[in-house]
Formats: sequence, structure tokens, C-alpha cells
Amino acid sequence: MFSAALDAFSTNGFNGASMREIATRAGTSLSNLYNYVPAKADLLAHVLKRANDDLLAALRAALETAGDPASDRLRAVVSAYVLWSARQQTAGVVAISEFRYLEGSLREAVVEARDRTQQLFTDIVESGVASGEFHTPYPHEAARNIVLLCAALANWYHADGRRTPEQIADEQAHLALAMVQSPLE
Amino acid sequence: MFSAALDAFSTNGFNGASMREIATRAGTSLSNLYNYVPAKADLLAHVLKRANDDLLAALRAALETAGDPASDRLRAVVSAYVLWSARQQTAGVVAISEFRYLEGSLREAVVEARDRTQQLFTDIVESGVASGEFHTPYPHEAARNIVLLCAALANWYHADGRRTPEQIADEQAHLALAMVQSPLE
Amino acid sequence: MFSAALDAFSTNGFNGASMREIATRAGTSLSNLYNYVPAKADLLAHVLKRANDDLLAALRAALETAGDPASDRLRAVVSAYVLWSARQQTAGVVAISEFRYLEGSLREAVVEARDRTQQLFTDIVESGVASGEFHTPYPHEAARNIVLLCAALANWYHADGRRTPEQIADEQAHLALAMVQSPLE
Amino acid sequence: MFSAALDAFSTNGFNGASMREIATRAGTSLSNLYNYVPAKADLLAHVLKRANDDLLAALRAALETAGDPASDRLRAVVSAYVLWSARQQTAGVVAISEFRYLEGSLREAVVEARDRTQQLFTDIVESGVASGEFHTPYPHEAARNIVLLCAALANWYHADGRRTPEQIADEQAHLALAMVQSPLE
DNA sequence: AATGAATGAGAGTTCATTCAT
DNA sequence: TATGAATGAACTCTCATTCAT
Repeated sequence: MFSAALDAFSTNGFNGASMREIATRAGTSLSNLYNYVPAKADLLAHVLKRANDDLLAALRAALETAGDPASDRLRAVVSAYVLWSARQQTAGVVAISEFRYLEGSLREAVVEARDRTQQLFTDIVESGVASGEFHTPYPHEAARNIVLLCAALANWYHADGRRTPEQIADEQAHLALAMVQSPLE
Repeated sequence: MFSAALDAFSTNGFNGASMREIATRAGTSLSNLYNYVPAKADLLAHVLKRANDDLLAALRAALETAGDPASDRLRAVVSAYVLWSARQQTAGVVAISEFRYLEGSLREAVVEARDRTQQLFTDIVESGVASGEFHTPYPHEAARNIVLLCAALANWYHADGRRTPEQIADEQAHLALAMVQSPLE
Repeated sequence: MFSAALDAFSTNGFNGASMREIATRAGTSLSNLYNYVPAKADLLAHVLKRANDDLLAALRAALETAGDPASDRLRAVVSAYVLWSARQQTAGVVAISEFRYLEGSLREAVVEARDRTQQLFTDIVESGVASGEFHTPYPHEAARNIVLLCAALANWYHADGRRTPEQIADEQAHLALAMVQSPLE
Repeated sequence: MFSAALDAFSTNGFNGASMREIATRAGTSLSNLYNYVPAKADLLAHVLKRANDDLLAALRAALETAGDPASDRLRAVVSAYVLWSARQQTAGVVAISEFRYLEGSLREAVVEARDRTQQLFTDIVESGVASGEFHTPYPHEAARNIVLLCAALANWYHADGRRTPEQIADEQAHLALAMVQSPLE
């Protein structure tokens, strides 16, 4: 049911998707949808919250197995984010494009999850600068750029492209390290 | 009338904006809108086409006064794009988010304009690599990333922020040069 | 609901009748109408299909109790058609005037029903000619004329006229027999 | 301009044809239409009046060259009407189907013209009965039937059919004479 | 947990008509 | 005579949501 909503939102956008369409995709009746969710906006909120939590979990898991150096950690989270964007592409697309239609308290919960994700990258970049690994004069901006690029991948990635998600992850990790001015062999 | 549509689309999205709202913003009646535009989709197409053309013109103008080195040219187009995104923020937002709702032949015209913009960046990065100025092993991917970051600025820039558009332009130019692995003093 | 549509179509024509009007006549709301019928065109199709099927059933029933001679059978179907046109006048009017607004596959179903009705008359007239009862040199044309006249009755009949439907049926049967050149006492 | 209206009405019906469409067909602008005609209804009235007058003139002309016997006169007017229906088919179609949308004083003028046409046929049939040429017991009904059949021709005639209008005229004249029970060789 | 019927608001679009020029 | 801009009402149809069962 939530995945039906996710698909519908990713295809037609929040305003372009109808509750009827979502119900049909979910294989149930329109009215039954309202036994699970009080309103359309809650569907979006749930979907976005879940996507962000899932992403955050993936990033944290990647960090746990990463080495100490900031470059290792940055490589790990970038890779993890890229792979997540490729595998959860519809969720990624919706997270990017439909967040703006969230309102009220539902919005705040999602904002918080996003902020935590952003903070995770910022921390890594700043610690790298502090330790002398990275030499960028703009750690905060670089971190934001890196997150934006990882997220944007959901918009342009095609599963049938000629590069695997793993290759793309390597490329993006390299480009991220370049952006923070980490020495590259 | 087109600026009314632009505002409406940027505020509520293509599907969230109504022709009635656009007409009101434009200071005319709903039915009179249809004396100028055959359908809502054409409003979007016109607005997107104009934004892309305007951006492309700004980029080309910046290139004309730039020096020969690829780093100078990259700095010039990144700066120009960032400034455009800050100044034409609503157009930038709509260009990013609502492009997906374009269909048919209207879509193709906009796709072409976007491709030309992208090509402009790709050409610079590749020439920089060829001349030995840039050392990135991923010129194509770096160019895409740079364009994405310039465009994304429209989504997060706040006019009342503590940094001026010019400062942001300098930062982003620096980060772009770092990403293509250009020597930075 | 279908009878509401029938009334509306007969009064104002297909294009002149509005879905709102039909909903009001049916005692429900405009939007609820669309829970039963996907589009206005389907209302017309349903109404026409039903009218034609009903008519065809009446004609066949009349044939079953008719004697063997072609003149008896022709008299029977003309009578039955005339009575049907008088009693189902609104259906008759709509069947004549609004058929032209049917499109696509819905149209074909109705065309088929009409063809069957026509064929029924043609068969009788041709068999009468073959058996020597009728002497018209134009059986096919005569049969079409007869059907047209029976149908047209819905357009001019007035319930408060001075002749009963049964009298009119007798007259029209007589005139039909005259047209096919059957001996009249 | 009136012929543009005629075409539009015959194709889409009175309610289905728009003033814009009529203007376009006439090769002028929508607003200029209103320099010639005060309202859409007047377009219909004019077109119908003209068609009926034209038909009536054709029938009277046919009568002038016809012989004295009622059968000759009936043959003449039926032929003339059939030929008119075939040649002025669109006018004939509109005269049949769209008359119902006429209202008010415009309607009366057209009703009068139609009545005169009907009367012309009734007079002939009744005189034939009086003179002993026709033996129908239902002269009035026969006359109405004949007029209906002549008019209906506009609905089913196809110019590319295998019979010429003249042949059809002969057939219909024969069938009309049969209906009024005139001796046929 | 599930359904079909119902609703009022609103969507995009077209209508016949008018007005200023 | 001719135009393009303008208008308010109406169009078909869809919306998110509710209710009775």
C-alpha cells in the first residue's frame, strides 16, 4: 500500500497521483485506503519518513565497517548513498521532488531526518579538514554539494545504463574526495 | 501572464497550480487566459523554454569575456550559472522540478536546450583535461555534477542568507575546479 | 438514472442535455452519476442499445403470434412497431435523433441492433414477393420506407390526439401493405 | 457564412456546433459573425427558412410542368422532393434534425413553410381521391407518410451509391403511388 | 478490514456573446 | 466591415473524503 503510493507519487507527482490510482495499484478499494491512512498527505509523509530512515540506516551501517580516516569514511557514505539511490530509485525520486508538498508537523519529522543525514556528511568533511586530510576551504558547502549529488542520482540513473551502480559509486566517491581536496593517488 | 504562471508553478507545482489561480495572478479572467495559451501544458512549456534559453544566453555571454584557460572558462560558466540561479530563482526551481510534467513535442524543445547547456560544460571540462589543466579521470561525470550543483542552487538559496550570490559563485567555482582536479593555489 | 438520461436527451438532445441536468432528474448528485457511468457517451449508448433491443423483442413477439401469410406478418410487425413508437415515444425520439452522436465501439453495437430490425422487415417483404402476395418491384426500398415510417411516428405522435395508437397502427399497416402492392379488400 | 453554418450544423448538430467553428469555416473571425447575425439561433432559423423556401420553390416549379392527373402531379412533386433531398443533402439533414432547436418567433416562420409543403402533398392526394384516381382510405396519413419519406432520404442517401438520384426518384414515386392506391401498370 | 454509494468542491476547457478599436 | 481581447456561465469529468453496511 505504501509502495503503491510510492510508485504513484514517483510517476505522477504528489498532486498528479490520485487516491483512486493508489488504491488500484495497491489492489484494494478507494475507501479501504482510509482505514489505513487518514489522508493523502499522510501517505506522502509516511513514505518520505520511511525512505529517509532507510537511507540513514544504510549510511550508518556503512560507517560502522569503515576505517578511521575521514577519506575512508567519506568514501563509505558516498558509496552507500549512491547505491541506495540506485536501488531505491523511486523512493529517491519522491524524496527529492515531493518533499515540498509536505506540510505541518508531518513535514518537521522528515526535515529532521534529512538534517541528520546532512549532518553526518558535514561531520566527516569537517573532521577531515581538522585532521589535515582534506584541504577544502569550504567544508560545509562541499558537504552539502556531496549530499545533493548523491540524492540527484535517483533522477538520472538508468538501470540499463552501461555502468553498474558500484562503478558509479566509485566515481562519485572519487569526485567527492576531489571536491574536498583530499590527496588522490 | 507567463510570469504569473511561473510564480504559480514554483509555489504549488504544475499539478498543484490551477489555471484559475494563474489567471487571477495575471489579473485577468480564466477564460481570457485561453485567448493567449491553448492549454496549461503550453504555459509550462513556454516558461521552461524561456528559462533555458535565458540561462544559455547568460552562460554564453560569460564565456565570451572569459580567458583562454579551461579553468578560467569553467570558473566563468559556474559563476554565471550560480548567479542566474540566484537571480532567476523561481525560474530555476520550476526548471528543475516541473520539467517532468512536460510531454510530447513541447518536451523535446526543452530537452534540446538542456542538452546544449550540459554540452557547454562538458566541452570545457574535456578541453581542460586534454590540455593538462584538469586531472580528473571522470570528465563527463564531473561536468554533469557541476551542472547539477549549479541548478540545485535554486532550490536552497535564500536571498536573505548571510552570503551574497557573488560569494556563493566564488565558492562553487572553487569546488567545481577542485572536482575536476585543477591545481588550486 | 437511464430513464433520466432518456428524458433529458429527448428534451434537449444529446449535446443540449447536461450531466448536471441528468443527475438532478435522477435525484442524485453530478459526481455520483460517474459512479455508475464512465462518461456521457455511455449513457447515450446504453439508452439506445436498450431501446433497440426492446423494440426488436416486441417485433419478434408480434411475429410469433402472427399467421403464415406475409401480409399477416407485415401487418403484425408494423402494428407492433407503431405501438412501440407510441408507448416508448421518448425512446423512439432519442433513437432517431441522437444516434448520430454515438461513436466508436458503442456505435457498432447499436448499428447491429438496427440492422437486425431492418432485416426483419426486408425478409417479410421479400418473402411476400416470392410467394406472389406482394407485387412491388422494389421490395428492399419498400421495406426501408416502412421501417422509416414506423420509427418516424415517435416524432409526430401526440398522446392526446384524436386517434388511438391502435387505430394508427391499423392505418399504417394498411398503408404499408398498399406500398408493397398487396391486394386490399 | 450561412453555408458554413449549414455545414457545421449538419456535421455536429446545432448544440454541437460552435460559433467559433462556424466562423472558421466561413473564413472570418468569431466576432465578425455577429455583424451579420444577432445570435446563433438566428443562424439556424435563417438556414432552415432558406432550405424550406428553396424546397417549396422546387416543388412548385415541378408542379407547373406536370400534367393534370393527380398521379402525374404526385409523381412530379415526389420526384422533385427526392432530387432536392439528394442535391441539398446537408440542408435536408439539418431541416430534419435541427428544427427542434428553433424557438420563439423564428420557429413559427419555419413551421409555416413546412406546413405549406405538407399541404401541397395533401391537396394532391385528396384531389386524386376525389377524382377517383386514388383509392386510399387514408389520404391525409398517406400524404404525411410521403413527405416523411422524401425528407428522410437526406438521412440515408449516399452520393456514391449504385443508384442515381433520378432512379431513386422513380422508385419513390412508384412507392408513393402504390401507397395512395393508384393503379400501377 | 472491506465495500460501493455518496458528496461538494474544483479541475481544465469551451461556450455564446460583448466591447473597444 | 472587421478584429482581438475580454467576460461569466457552463461544460464534462475528477478530486479527496465520508458514510452506511
